[in-house]
Amino acid sequence: MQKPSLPKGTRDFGPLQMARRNYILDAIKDTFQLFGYQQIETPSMENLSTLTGKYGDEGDQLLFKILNSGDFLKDLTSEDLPKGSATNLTKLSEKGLRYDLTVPFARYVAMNRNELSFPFKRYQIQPVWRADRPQKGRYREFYQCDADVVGTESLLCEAEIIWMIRQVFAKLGLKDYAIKVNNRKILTGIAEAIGEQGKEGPLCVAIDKLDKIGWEKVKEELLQRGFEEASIQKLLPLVNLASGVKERLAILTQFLNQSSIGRQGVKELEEVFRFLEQLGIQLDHVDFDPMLARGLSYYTGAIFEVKVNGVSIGSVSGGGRYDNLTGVFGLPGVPGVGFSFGVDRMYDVLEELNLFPQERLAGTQVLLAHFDQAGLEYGLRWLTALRAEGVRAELYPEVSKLKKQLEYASKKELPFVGICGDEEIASGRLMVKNLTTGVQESLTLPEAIAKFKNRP
RNA sequence: GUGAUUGUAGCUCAGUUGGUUAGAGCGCUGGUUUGUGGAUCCAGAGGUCGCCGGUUCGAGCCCGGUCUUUCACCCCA
Repeated sequence: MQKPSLPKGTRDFGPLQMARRNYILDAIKDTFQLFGYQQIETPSMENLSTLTGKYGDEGDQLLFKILNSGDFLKDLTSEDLPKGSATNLTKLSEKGLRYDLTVPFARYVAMNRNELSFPFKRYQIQPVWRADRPQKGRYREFYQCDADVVGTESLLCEAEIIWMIRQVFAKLGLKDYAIKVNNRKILTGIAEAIGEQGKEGPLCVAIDKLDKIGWEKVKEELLQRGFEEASIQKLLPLVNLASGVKERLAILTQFLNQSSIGRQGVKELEEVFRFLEQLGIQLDHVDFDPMLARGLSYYTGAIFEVKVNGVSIGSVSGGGRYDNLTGVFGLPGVPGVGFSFGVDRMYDVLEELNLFPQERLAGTQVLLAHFDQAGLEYGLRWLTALRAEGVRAELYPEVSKLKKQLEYASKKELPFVGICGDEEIASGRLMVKNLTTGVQESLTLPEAIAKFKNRP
């Protein structure tokens, strides 16, 4: 006998969890489709050459690699062994589990360039795997819900992303959240404006901790990272920013007046907000955060990140614009913008905020109970009749005490039990018991159907 | 990858300075004259104390390793 267990960082989803996950996924899917995105799927595993080198050194380490089939050591010589795993990896493993949905999508676009018509809008909801250390809101297997549009530089896409996020959150009843928005060009501009050109990477890593550790500590870290005292002082106007999107844009326009790329970033953001205004989208929940930085390696324009306030979970959604999605796969000049919802984290958030609807699971509406073989056979006729009408019905599959059958229905929180006994066989009716009220009545087939259809 | 932390019945947890047959609540199974569930009562089943090794006359308890849980850092959804 073996004690069952799960690999680190993975989970089972029971019926209740699946119902709740589907509740979230449906809200996301409906929105994606409403906005004209088409669903695709890609394989769980990709060639390792597709995956490596796309996520930086740390990302490569987090890739789950798949050992070659057959004798995976056959290409290894005794001289290879001391060289370590990094050098020998290509001989042992040619495939890996997907790490995100963006790179497989890029591969897909490059491979199907001739069949796709651009701009191409796709969504994709699939699990991804990371060999990370699990902790709160972090799993080794989790789902991403990506929506990307490639082949256009229109900033309408950015505006629509904000719109979609607002729509999904509204559907899920999430009210206290912030969509943080920034533009990579603004970050570049800020680094330029303080005289530390090209160092926006370390700048953001440090500034990002402002809320957590305070300005003094951030200053220390910036000094450590080789920033000039004078440059750091120039940042001060950005530390205690006025709130309000328009106010901040005005400040940044001022701050970046020496940086053409920075001004470009501000201009792009302004256009996104103009679109939103024309679309009649409110700007509450939208925060312009000039220090927001994410995945600097490939974002080139807009950057998004969504956080729900008052919960202990990290960001639940994020994304941005990239100039050249498919360049590494031999298809240059395909710009795009996309974002992703983290369902697993949204689940944790909704659970923490108690926002899941209390509705009964969409399970069986009526259980047909009986006392003996004759009742069971009578139940078979009702089963076909009810199911033909679209009533979710089940027949207790073996002869047993009524008590047991009622307990079964009770535990599954079914609304009705239909009892098939001798009296019912004689009258051709069904004794329908409402399990919530305990009331029961003898009904004909049309009466019963009407009753069951009344309930979800 | 670094540093902590957790593991005892299906679940939530007790278990004294190392000392006989490891406990509770909930849940589960069965019963209370067989056509009626949730409540009460009665009875019962269920544990190689995560796993491997060590110390000891003796280990759930001490030591080492390993796996797992949770958390912080890094990074990220």
